[in-house]
Amino acid sequence: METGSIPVASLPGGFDLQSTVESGQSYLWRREDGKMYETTHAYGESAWYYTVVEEEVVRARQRDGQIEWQATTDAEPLLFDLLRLDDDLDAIVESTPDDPLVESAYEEYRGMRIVRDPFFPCLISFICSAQMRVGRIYGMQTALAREFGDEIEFDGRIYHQFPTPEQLATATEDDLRGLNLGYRAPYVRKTAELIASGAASAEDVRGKEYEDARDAVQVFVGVGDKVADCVLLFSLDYLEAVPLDTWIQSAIEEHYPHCERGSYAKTSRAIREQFGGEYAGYAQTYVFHHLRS
DNA sequence: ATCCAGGATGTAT
DNA sequence: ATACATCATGGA
Repeated sequence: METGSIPVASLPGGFDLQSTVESGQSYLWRREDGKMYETTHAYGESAWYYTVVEEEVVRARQRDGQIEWQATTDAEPLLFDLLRLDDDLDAIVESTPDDPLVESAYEEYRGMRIVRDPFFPCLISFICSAQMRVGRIYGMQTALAREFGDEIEFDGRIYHQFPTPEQLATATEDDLRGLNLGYRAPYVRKTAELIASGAASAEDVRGKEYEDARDAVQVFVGVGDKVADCVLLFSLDYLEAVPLDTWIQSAIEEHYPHCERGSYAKTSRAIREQFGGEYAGYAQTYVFHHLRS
């Protein structure tokens, strides 16, 4: 086993592992002790988390201004990638127009970063997120990995990879309903098939201008405007994407009523501008976490 | 029991 | 383009 540490306290804007992986952006990280959402912030600060990516288990915890990690290979470049440790968080916060809500959210969770999830798992988890509570979305992804993903052994324990598109495409709708995916079951199956067959891929999206990209993600089944924005923001580097979920909608009603324009596309443009444009998704994610906590 | 959760789809207008 | 019913599941 390889180990290492990353001095994150000195990064611009700092870093907060717990907020980053437990704020409902990524459903691909778990706490090693299984106590997600059950303990205080103070305890979660030094808890071990893990994710399974690129056929590898990566563990990480935050202690004394460092990210300590354990993996089978050098995981530092991977962690920089997954946790966006290269983002200049100070500059991003600076670029956001001051308003009381955004400011208090940034203050409370400063150090939280947007994640860069692998595309397919991100896509599937947000297809599953429709009309679901955050806590249950984690459970659905855990069940998918347990039932359809390959096993990996690490440090004497068995972990499960997220299933490949091919593996999920072989699942029947009834299989998936059996995991309590409900009406999302056919969406997940059809989307997995689209990718497994080569009919569509992330490469059809990358490089497109933001709103074109948002349309492009919607070729996948079970993906509308909101889920498309989540995938753009949490996987495909579109930091201007602002997912308009129920929490942000109510924030618009209460705090930014002038941004309500009657349609997703128009309201999206208005709130994106309200949140400073280029990094509006950062403000959105802080506000979401702030309101939900 | 009724309502709601990080909404999307199919159909009718 | 927009309006509406429908879709599973479980926790409050």
